[in-house]
Amino acid sequence: MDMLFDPYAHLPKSGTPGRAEEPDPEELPPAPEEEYGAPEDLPEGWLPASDPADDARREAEAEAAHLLEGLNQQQLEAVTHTGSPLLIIAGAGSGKTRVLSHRIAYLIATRRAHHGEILAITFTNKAAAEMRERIESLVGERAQRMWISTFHSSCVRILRREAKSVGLNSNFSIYDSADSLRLITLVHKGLELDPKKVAPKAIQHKISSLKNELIDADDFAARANMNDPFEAGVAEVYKGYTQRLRQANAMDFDDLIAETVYMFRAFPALAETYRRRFRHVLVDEYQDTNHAQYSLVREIVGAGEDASELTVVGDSDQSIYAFRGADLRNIVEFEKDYPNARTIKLEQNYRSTQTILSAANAVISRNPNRPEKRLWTAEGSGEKIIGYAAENEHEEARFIAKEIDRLTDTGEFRPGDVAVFYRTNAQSRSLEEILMRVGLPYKVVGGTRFYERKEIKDALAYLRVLVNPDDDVNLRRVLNEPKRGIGERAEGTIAALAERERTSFMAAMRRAEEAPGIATRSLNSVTSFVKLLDDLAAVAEGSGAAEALEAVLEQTGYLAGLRSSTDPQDESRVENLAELVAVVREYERDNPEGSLEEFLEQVSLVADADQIPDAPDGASQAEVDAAVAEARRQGVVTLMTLHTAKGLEFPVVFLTGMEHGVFPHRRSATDPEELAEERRLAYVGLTRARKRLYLTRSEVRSLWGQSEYYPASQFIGEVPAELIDWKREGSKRPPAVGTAGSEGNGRYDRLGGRFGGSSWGAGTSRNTSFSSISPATSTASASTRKGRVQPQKEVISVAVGDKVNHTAFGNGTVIGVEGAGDKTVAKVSFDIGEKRLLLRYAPLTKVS
DNA sequence: AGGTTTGAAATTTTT
DNA sequence: TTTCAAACCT
Repeated sequence: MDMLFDPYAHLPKSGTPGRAEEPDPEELPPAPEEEYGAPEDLPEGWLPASDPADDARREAEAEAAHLLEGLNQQQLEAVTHTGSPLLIIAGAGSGKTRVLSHRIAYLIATRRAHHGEILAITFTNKAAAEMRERIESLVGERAQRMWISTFHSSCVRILRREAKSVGLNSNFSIYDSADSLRLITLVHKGLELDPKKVAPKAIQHKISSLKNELIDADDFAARANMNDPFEAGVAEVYKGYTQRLRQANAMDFDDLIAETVYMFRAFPALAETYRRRFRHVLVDEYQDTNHAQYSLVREIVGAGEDASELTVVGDSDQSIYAFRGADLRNIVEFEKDYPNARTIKLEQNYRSTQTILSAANAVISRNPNRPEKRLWTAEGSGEKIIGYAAENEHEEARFIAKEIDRLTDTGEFRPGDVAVFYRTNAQSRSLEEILMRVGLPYKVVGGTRFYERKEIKDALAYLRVLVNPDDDVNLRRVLNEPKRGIGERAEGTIAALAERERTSFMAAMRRAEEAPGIATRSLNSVTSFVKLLDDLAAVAEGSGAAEALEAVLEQTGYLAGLRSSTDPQDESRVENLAELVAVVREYERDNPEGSLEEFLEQVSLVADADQIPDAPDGASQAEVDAAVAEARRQGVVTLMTLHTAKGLEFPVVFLTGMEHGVFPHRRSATDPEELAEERRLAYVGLTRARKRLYLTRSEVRSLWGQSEYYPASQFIGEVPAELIDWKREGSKRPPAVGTAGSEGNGRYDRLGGRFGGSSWGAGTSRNTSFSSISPATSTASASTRKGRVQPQKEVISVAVGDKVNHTAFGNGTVIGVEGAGDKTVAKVSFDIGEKRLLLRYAPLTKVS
């Protein structure tokens, strides 16, 4: 077993370390007073019988009974079941979250579990937060102290906690997939592999799947087919990558799970400790678990007499993440894995009309090897589904806009009740163009995320290096950012030195003069860079996270570089960095004891909109949620991909681009497994609708500058014809199966394409999500926006003609002022030329 | 070292 | 069409 940090190297090969074998009860994870609350907090019912205790018991029973009110028969059974593993098959809209949170509350209310004995695992931070909120409304503030978290944060918590006893370094960095790709590319280059045959991206994907399968680098090297250049390449890169991660004291997302499993397997006593701690384990979205996560659950729950009680909830029909390792077998074979398991199906739907459910049932029933399940509702059949086959994507969008108008004119629906789904992000464009033209307020959810922006990643990279100087990836990321004269060549000589001396890159930089072939000029740059980092580290040591960040931005010249740039994108970069500073300040305000390390951990694990004041560009699950809530409040139409729609619901839903080759996607159309997943995606889309459902397609669509004919999606044909009312049928009856380009002449000249365009090209850069709200709402949101982003320094007021001093550009004269408040931009003439400066951020002082 | 041009590739997404 | 990185030029 090749563990990342080889934490057991110092131990004798046989046996487990004493620490883990005989865990000090005082150190049982987690510390009792922290998690269980002080003894006097215990409910009175714990005390031996006495009059008040009887009262308390009666009260508890009443409370428990209260938790069962309003549940249907299956829900009731799912909440109260006890004594064996439980699988809850929860169809779309069947009240899954309700059942899960009531089950947990019921466990506590009936005294079968103390709140500290429960571990609830979800996939997203959003789901965890939602669950915690629901439980809090049922059991009160105790919910705040419970372990309700994602797989990843549970694992980080465990790893950091056990780090010492297991020989790990507890300040490890967490690499996101961009970081990991960087490192893989680095290793890849060092190995001189043909990038045509073995692309770093493909390798990354493969390594990720391997880790999800708990196959480490050595395992894979032993089993890989070395005659296959790809497999051989992967095997080599995997080894190098693992080594480099260890050197950098870093873990990628997949490691967090896998290493926890390895740790539990290496130290059964440790697993035992957690098993005794968590008597009840509940896992949400079980159909999305991969093998590593499955194994983790097995380790924590255990088997036999002392096994914890396991509850898993899921719906195999809503599994749409096989492409990132989800293994349907985990849920399908649950009863095999846990022979005495009980299975409860929740089939009553509380969301949609029967028409919508019948359509969804009909489509999903085409999937082979599917456990039978049929959603039904006690409500009526509702309106028919409306179908529309447009000539091209612009006509499709126009139809949608017209329908939204019609629905909202009658007052029956508001724009905020409407959602438009599509298969790929690229499809949002034509929709946006039309919505903008007709003046319907809308909001796009998804796209580039705040924490994936270059400038944000750069700033965070600096901070990570200050915390963990061995973090080679982040160090090399900012090595020459902004340009400081350490180019590829110099980097190479230092990397070689580090390699030779088996030290970190940072250590090698400190003795750069020993690097063979390094240019004097580069050496000077390196020396001053090291000095810079040392100075910054001193700042970080002695002050809070926000101060450290500001020091980084100023002293590295990063901000100065952006400010002096002529690229209009750099202007919004400065603003994004200002947002980041605001995020850190908010973090400090909410966590007065929080360190820079803790902030960084939160950021890498929780790309959470709650942290981002008015996320300019939301997209993580939490951001999605925030964006959706905002959209509803503002009453704007929501646009998103089918994937992000999972877990949400809307009164009116448009499923667009129902074309073969688009949806199902052409890359998934041939493989039966992938087609089945596309069909589940369709099922997810259909079941988001509460009252009205539209299926639209376009006969001709231009993608990547070329127009092509697309036949109808087979999924349309799978909906019983009598459920659909076609407002416009295609030139042909939609065939059940077809091939893109199989009829018509295939190519058309570009049609239309001269809509809008204006708002896209120049200026606004690519704040695709939030800021692509149509003008009307974006103004509104700009006004709601302020108040959260507080300028730190007071925004100095300047007027044309004022003399000012800038730390980097020296003295200058104000020659223009634009904007207002914290968006004020001053045009200043310096010796070196004219600059536009954001007053809120520029290091400007007035000179009299 | 660093800027510019050219060419190939381009689901879906969380942590 | 857009994006991104490698090759190319100064």
